[in-house]
Amino acid sequence: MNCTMKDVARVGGVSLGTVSNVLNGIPTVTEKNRQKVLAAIQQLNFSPNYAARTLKTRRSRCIGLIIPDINNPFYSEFARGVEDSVQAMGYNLFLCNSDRNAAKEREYMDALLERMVDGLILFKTHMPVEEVVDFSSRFSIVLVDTGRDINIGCDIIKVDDYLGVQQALEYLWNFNHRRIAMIAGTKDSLSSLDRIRSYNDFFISKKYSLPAPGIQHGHYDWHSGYDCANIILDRENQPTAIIAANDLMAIGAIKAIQERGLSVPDDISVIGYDDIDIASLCTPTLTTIRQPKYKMGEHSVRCLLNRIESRNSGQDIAPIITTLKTEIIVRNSVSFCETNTQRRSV
Amino acid sequence: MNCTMKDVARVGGVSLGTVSNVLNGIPTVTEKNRQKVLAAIQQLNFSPNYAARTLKTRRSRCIGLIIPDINNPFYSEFARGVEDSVQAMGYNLFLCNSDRNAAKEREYMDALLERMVDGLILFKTHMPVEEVVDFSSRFSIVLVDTGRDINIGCDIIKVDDYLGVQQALEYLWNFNHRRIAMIAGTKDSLSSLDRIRSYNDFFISKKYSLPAPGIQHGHYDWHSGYDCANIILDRENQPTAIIAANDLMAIGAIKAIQERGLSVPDDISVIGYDDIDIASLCTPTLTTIRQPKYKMGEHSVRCLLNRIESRNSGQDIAPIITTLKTEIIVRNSVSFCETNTQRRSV
DNA sequence: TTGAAAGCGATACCAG
DNA sequence: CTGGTATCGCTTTCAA
Repeated sequence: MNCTMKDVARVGGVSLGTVSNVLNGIPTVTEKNRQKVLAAIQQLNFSPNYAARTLKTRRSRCIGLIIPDINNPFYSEFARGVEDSVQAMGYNLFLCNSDRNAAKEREYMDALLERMVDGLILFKTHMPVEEVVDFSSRFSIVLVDTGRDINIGCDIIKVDDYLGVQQALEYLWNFNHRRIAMIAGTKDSLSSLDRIRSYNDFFISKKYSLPAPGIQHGHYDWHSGYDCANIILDRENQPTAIIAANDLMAIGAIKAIQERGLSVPDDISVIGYDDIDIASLCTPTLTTIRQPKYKMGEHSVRCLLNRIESRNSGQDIAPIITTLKTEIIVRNSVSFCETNTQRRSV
Repeated sequence: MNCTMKDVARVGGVSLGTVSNVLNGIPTVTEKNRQKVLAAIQQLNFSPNYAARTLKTRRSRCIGLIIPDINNPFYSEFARGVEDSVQAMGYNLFLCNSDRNAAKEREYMDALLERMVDGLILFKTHMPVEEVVDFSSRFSIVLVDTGRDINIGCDIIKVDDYLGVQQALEYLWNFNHRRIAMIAGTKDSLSSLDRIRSYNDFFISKKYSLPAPGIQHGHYDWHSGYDCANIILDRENQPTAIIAANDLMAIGAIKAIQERGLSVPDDISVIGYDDIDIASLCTPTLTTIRQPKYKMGEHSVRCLLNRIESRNSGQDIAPIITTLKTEIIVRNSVSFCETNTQRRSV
């Protein structure tokens, strides 16, 4: 039960060092002694004390995860990917919700430091760059969707938002949509700016003047999607399609459209972003741009453990920036637009 | 930076013991020495090493949370309640996903034990009772929604499922519904059995023979809600209302109903259970029985920390069983039933 | 190959 | 009230 390696050594009739060697798989132990140790461990139901091990080795086999909010389906799926990978590698995970709040982030970072976590996955940091740099000198950090274009020696993982918006617009374009409005994210976020740039570039590349309904900025919750859609729909020149920066806002937009007695997709098409679970449950089911949330989580862990590994063995590998691809998921919230031209078979 | 209390003692010109006393808020330190220590801490940017403290005190100020799946909105909201409370009390949280799998649960329990967590919140354990008892002798455990009626010295937190179903049925009854079908949970779960008992009791208390469409058992995901609804709708004697064991299955049922060209709530009313975020986003918005998920998380932490406290001070308080209340959230998936009798003003 | 002994960084006791 | 010291359980030299 509550016993130590010393007890194991005594019962097994070997020394403490030998027990340690067996536990750590060091091959210099004779088979006879191995067996003695294993038997003693079994008999005493021994399990090692991580605090002691951590104190000595300065490695805890724990990592920290800081995300804005675990109760947001986007982040919970990411977190699931992280946790599964971490677990598979024999690590454990500290969960921290930052609420997009720099002070809370800091507090967690300090706590994780004191707990000697081996590394940290930081999703959407809100701290000033210098501070992140400062922390990153003290433990390995992987930055996910940094929100700003920082390059500070940390590994960075992001999603190709430029591509995602191109995929959405190309799809709508092929369905004959031209007047396409956008409900974007907050202006301070890098991924949001990427998407807006992509939106503008698209129409330029099609040699088409920018659609009148234009861009509205929301806050990623469904209320703001609802509000933005209402502003857009109040304009004279109504869009035939709306593209939203996340699924929740897309669903809010659908609500706004339906409340006006219009139909999605018959009157107005809507396309979302993220592909959270709700997307296949709402009515109509939502055509959307999938972000590889779970895979992103797995990849973050892989990156982080590599970095920890390399840091431990002294050789510092160069920081890696990974950009993951999006994918369009076709469901029922987009249909052929008959307003602009003659109907075309699809 | 990377310095110890010894360094602080040296720089501050005091002894190690004094530094420790300051850090632990022991009031016997003179103000002059306090200041010296504080200044030294500041100057060195010292932060304590939790591994060492844990090793010595056998307390880590960490707790573990084992839930089936963080990516399920029901559990993620619960987890959010847990994490917020834990954080407020100066603890940190290990997140573990059991996937309703006893072997995984065990593995996590062992890991948490080695990490010397001060306690554990275990949501829906799938291990045999004796095993839980065994573990509970080694650290404080709070059991949430145990799934079986076990009484083993642990604190237990559950939701009054009997009440919840009564609330739903009473509401439907007042809207003139009589033929009410139920999509229940799996048969092995206690809360599921409670709900079925409540369903049966209700009709007995109303002196009404049990409705023909009866009960179907699902698996809590929306596909199984869809399948169960189809089985129910294929029967000769169609229900006028369906009550589901969670919101996801309710939404699946709504899909099945709509695919048959029927309307919710005009033709068939549906009522859910849980009140997850999606409930207010789907079409129609879902009338449902709210479980106080976040509050349950907070309460679990309060219970656990009390128990840890009492265990540390030697006095063992009796295990506490808390039953939280449900609440009906009225939205748009239920309407007055005109089939059975004359229309009645509501 | 194995065993003895020196820490890791804190806490807590006891003497002064 | 303070300072010295043993101790928590493990890893890691270093001799033997």
